Amino acid sequence: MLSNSEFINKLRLSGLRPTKQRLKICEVLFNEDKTFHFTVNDLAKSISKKLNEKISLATVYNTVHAFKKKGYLKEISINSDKNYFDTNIENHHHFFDEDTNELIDCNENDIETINIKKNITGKKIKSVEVLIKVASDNQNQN
Amino acid sequence: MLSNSEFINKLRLSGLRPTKQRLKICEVLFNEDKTFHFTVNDLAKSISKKLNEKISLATVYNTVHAFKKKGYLKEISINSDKNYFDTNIENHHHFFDEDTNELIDCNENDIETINIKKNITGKKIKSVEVLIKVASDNQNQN
DNA sequence: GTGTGTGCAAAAGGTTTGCAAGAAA
DNA sequence: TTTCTTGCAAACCTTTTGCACACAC
Repeated sequence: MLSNSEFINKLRLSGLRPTKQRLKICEVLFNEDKTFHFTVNDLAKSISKKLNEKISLATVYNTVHAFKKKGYLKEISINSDKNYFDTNIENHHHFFDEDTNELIDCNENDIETINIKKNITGKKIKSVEVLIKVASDNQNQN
Repeated sequence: MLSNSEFINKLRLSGLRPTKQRLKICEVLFNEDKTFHFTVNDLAKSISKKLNEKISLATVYNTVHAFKKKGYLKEISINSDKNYFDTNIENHHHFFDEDTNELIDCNENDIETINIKKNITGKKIKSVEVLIKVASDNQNQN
């Protein structure tokens, strides 16, 4: 459980002004026991539900992008129209359950080191992300 | 170079009526030497350019989704607002160049077999996709 | 005070939908 | 003639933008 003043420091240190809205968002994002995935819309709803307070969608977008830029959030890609963010910023991978559309974390240790033999001239590898799609056995593929 | 009648057969076999529009789309998608990536919008433009003929965007969407369902196309996930499709339906991975937004194929052989130690009860692994993000060396991460 | 951040509404994509007309079976 | 497909426009959703006002420093 982090206190407000810790969030204030963190924001200041990264050059973000600790506004009321940003602190609320910190509270919702970074005061959970477990890391989690969300869309910006989810987050906005979650704020108005948990804190009984409304923050403009545009501000939530701004903040989420600012936090991502500072490395406090990760963006996740799945085959979907929706854009997910992850409060888990450790290197890790994902299972995607096609039956339920659920995204499940997968520790780096659950996957053997990935050895990439090819590389792109003049380019450096920034990240390696694995997405493992699963579905129940009897599911047909169509 | 596939002939029209081959496309007609293929479509019929999968239960899709071989309409004029679908055949045009087949021509653009499956008559190239190399496989490639595209967005639905790209494809629509490409059709009107190459074949000098316009197919309604809604129809292109319909067709692309139908082809994907039948396994003739793959959908690719990258951290982006755009939805890419791939005419390469083999198991393979991707490099994503963050400088140019270019998506580059990576053969399965370029990556050592990925061994997943964890699994989800009652679920079967349908696919394992690796996305390797690259950027030029001197690129700053923000 | 100055500059940054917020909120609203409008705009901008990309994608889907409903429905009438057209084509394939 | 029955069913599937197409095309158009409208609807939808998510995300971005412009701008006036408010807040942090």
